[in-house]
Amino acid sequence: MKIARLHGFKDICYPETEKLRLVESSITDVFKRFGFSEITIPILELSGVYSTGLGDTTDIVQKEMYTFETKGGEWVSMRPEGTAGVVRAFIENSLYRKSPVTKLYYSGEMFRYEKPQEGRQRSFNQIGAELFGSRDPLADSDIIAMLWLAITELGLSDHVKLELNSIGKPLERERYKESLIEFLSPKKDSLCENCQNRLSTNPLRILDCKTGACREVTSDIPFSIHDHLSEQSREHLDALLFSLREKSIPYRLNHRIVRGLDYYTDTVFEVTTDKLGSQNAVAAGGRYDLLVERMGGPQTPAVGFAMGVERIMLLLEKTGTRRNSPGKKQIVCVIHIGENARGVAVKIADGLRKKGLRVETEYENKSLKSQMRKANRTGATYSVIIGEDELRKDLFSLRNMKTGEEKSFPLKKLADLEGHGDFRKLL
RNA sequence: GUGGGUGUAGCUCAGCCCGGUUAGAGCACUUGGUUGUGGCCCAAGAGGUCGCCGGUUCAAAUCCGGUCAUCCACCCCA
Repeated sequence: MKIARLHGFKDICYPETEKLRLVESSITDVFKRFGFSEITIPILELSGVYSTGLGDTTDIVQKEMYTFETKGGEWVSMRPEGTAGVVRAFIENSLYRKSPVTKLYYSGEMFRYEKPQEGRQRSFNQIGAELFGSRDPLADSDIIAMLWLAITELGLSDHVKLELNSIGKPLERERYKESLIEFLSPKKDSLCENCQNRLSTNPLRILDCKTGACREVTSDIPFSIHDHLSEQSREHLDALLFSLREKSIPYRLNHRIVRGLDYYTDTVFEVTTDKLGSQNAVAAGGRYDLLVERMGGPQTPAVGFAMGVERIMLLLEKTGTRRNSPGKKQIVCVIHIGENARGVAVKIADGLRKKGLRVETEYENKSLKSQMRKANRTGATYSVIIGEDELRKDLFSLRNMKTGEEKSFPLKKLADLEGHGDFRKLL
């Protein structure tokens, strides 16, 4: 039996883990400023959480979930997205009783059984935010502003665009679907094979089709979803757009946007890029006023979104956007020459670490030259050198790796050091 | 689920079409280049079941079949 990682799964090793954490904290830092607090929820839920949450006709539920039966005979699924679980937790912990508005964010791994390709793995990280308890357009506006600020602080605002739309309430959408079918059916033959099927399964998606032929047909449609919106939905959209303009958020209204999940009502939006091949969405979300009730909670309006962490990292890489890493931590190398010095070096390293410094040492009895090379490679700013000479006189040599200056000091001086700044005073 | 590409050293790849000496390069790694000093340079060294299985052949990294993995596109989505 071969021991290997599952198809579509990834290990993340050192420099990337650092970047991942940096991206995460950059994003969640913005969320906190908007008053969102973290919630963690299980990776595994009863399958019903997702089938009633996302809608059991959606692709995600129908063919992309990792679903299996437990020993106890329950059907469970690994989470394919965050919202349904958060809503379940929101209801189950009666968070709606604690304050009229609840603002939550989450971050973690999601699982979907899809064929992997660029920007799409079977397990991937999402950071998302959900705002419960307000149906005011200003809530939509706030959450979009938060998403946009997170994107901006990542340095990506020039590489993505924000598109939004209103898809109204289910009834309005049904009527729109009907008109679409009515309009498109006579022209069925000019649609691509896929869209001919969609005509009966999911006509809204035809608007999203990228093939030229379909685009041509759909561009002739003399009406849009907006013509089918209720007055209430239209006012909601107008107020949202007004607020976004007030905040100078560069949105584009795109009536072709439809989302793959059933739970959206009125506002939907996507942050997309043209730099990641066909996996072009880096973040997406919308309003879902009916979901909480559908999952057994009290009537509660809500808006939220999720960001794809790996896609954001890919985009950062492709666009050469550097996140300014928060001041590289200073490194000290403790170098030893000779068998006797080794033990002393280890003790010194230990002492310095207790003072909060990052310290590297060599375990083996290696040459000074090789230890210096290593110090250089690890990017040490200072080296502490303990050799036979130093040992004899109770000294240590301190070398500034940048300037090459080197001086000796009494060993007990190390005990008085308070952090890295004190090295700088010495040399 | 459907189509196409690619699997050779830790990494990036050359060699394959036109089978034939010990399978290569760059980067990285180790050790040296006078006694205890890094970055540059130089030298040496280590490191490979040529994805796997089978076939053709005197001979296969190279040709053929299968298989697995991976990437890309469709689809779907973050």
